[in-house]
Amino acid sequence: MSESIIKNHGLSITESRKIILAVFQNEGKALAHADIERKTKTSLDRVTVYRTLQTFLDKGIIHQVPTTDNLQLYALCGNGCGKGAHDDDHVHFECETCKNVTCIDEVIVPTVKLPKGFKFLKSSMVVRGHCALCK
Amino acid sequence: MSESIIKNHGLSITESRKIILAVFQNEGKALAHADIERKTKTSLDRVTVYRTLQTFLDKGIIHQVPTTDNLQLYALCGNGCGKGAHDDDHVHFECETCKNVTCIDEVIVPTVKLPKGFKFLKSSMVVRGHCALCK
DNA sequence: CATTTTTTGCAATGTTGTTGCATTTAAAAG
DNA sequence: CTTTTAAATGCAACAACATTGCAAAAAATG
Repeated sequence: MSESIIKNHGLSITESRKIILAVFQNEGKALAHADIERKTKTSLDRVTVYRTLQTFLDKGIIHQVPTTDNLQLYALCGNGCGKGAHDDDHVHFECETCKNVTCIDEVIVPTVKLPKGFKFLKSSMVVRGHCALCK
Repeated sequence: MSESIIKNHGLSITESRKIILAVFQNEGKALAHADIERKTKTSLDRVTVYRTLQTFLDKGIIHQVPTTDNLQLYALCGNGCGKGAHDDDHVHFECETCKNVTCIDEVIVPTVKLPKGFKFLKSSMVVRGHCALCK
């Protein structure tokens, strides 16, 4: 449940946080700040949304999602994410039809062999295509 | 030469375009709008930089470069890019030390097997690590 | 070189993100 | 349960980034 998620990550339970977390849970896809702002306009201030997203990021409740057009998106973390360190080495998927971006937790980003001189540390991957609903 | 690149992509040759193209050629790495603005402050208006980048994108002279922190970066296209369609299926590399982002044309983004229902079309990849100069 | 079309610079405006501070709300202590 | 302390929120001001319309300037065309 959403209260326990907040508490388990060392945060105090507030209305704003419960609302924003609920938005992520209901949507089930990656969201931009603007999406959340739209869905909470009546109840929350813009600034609160910015600060809450930052807090959730810091505590490992959400992670940043890479996109091909470099939008800033966020999605709920699976287990394995915690304070500071994120466990987001899964593939991210962008549907060309519905434009939704989702985490594909089951698929891990493959490593690649780099040319001489480059040292590999970490990689991220975005796949574009059609999702199950938009084929 | 830079004039022929501009012409070959169906654009008229102007001072601004030659200047901005030259910046990309001299730097040899991915650049943000702000980088270009800084290097052309005396000669070009901010707006011209925005518009020229957009034009170059449309015509396939530059492509957007994905980054892990979702900065908006652009880099020269290799051959194979043209109007609309980009041939940017190479890996992009971000050096954690010097922060430069470069195209690794030699390494193609691997395909991955997606869960049932997803249709794969295209993928992009960013690798972070240390470049040859910063090891 | 005169005409037409495109590009540029400037000013105004819009959008997005940040900061300081007073008020409110949640947590901790008694 | 009330008081005290600490944290979070909203508001206003601001700063950075990006877009648009339009007149002037520069390229392309014949």
